[in-house]
Amino acid sequence: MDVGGIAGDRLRSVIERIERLEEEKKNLQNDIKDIYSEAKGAGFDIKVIRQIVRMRKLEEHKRKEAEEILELYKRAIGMD
Amino acid sequence: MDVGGIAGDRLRSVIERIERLEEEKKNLQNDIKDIYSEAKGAGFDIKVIRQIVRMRKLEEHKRKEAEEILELYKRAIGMD
Amino acid sequence: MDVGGIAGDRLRSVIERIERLEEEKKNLQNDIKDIYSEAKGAGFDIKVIRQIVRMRKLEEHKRKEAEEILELYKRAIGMD
Amino acid sequence: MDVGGIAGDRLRSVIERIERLEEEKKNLQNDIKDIYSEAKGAGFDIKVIRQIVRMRKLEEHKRKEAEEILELYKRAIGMD
DNA sequence: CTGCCATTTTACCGGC
DNA sequence: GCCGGTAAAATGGCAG
Repeated sequence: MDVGGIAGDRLRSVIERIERLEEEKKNLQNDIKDIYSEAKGAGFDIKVIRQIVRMRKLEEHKRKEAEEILELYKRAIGMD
Repeated sequence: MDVGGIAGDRLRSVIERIERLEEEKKNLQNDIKDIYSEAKGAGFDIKVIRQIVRMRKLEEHKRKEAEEILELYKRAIGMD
Repeated sequence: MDVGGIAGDRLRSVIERIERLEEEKKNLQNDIKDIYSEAKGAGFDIKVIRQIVRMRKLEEHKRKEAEEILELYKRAIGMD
Repeated sequence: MDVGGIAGDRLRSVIERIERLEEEKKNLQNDIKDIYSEAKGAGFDIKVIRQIVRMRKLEEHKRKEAEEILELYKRAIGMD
């Protein structure tokens, strides 16, 4: 079906696929929340854990950037 | 091992599980982004699609709220 | 006065205006809290009232979203 | 009117008063947002301003606590 | 590059 | 007096 130049079926498919993925995402979020709760129950300070996770993400990011620059340089001098 | 009263192994486990789930989440986010791009390539207006997705979520949410209120009322008048 | 390229007077004005508004906001928050307390005192279930308020807000929100989508569609088919 | 032991009119009044105040609150929020935008337009770093506002709030809080303790002590030794 | 939108983090409030 | 959940603030990311 095609109303006003809009491919309705395809649009519906797009929306449903998005919703499907968003639901999976939500489930993961809940899983994460559960882990934090569990950690809290075990006496850990959630706020600190969050901070650690953030920091590690940042360092991961920095590491990747450094590697990319290295690659760039290597290519520049024909080392690849 | 236990340093300064902190159960290091357990903490590490917590952090790694969180990071694992967050990565999965990120992948899903990318998948969603891809669908939007694909839709855009097919001539759809992304803004409209986002709006539709948001609205459908809202409807779902509203439905759930309504159910909750009903439950609250039922409990209030001893119907549970 | 201008210290280190910063227009101190203007900055102070900005901050004070924000603080003024935030205080008014806080007062309103307290007023709202008072109404809830009063309602509770009159035998109402605060939880239910909150839920109703939330749901009415949701409805309002949904209505607005629907209007926006309509606008988007109209623009999409050149009706604006 | 009174349905199921619920004083409908009073409930409605409660809800409407709450909604009225929440709308005022929302307006204030928007006003604050506008000031931040204006400040940004004038070249200020919003993030820094937020930090300053937060810090001042904290200090205000600390000042009040100190005063309260002082009052407490004064009362304890019969200075009030 | 600027504004907007999603996500995330922080703060609060009622309940136990 | 904490805890759990809910709302607000803030930060980050993305499209235009």
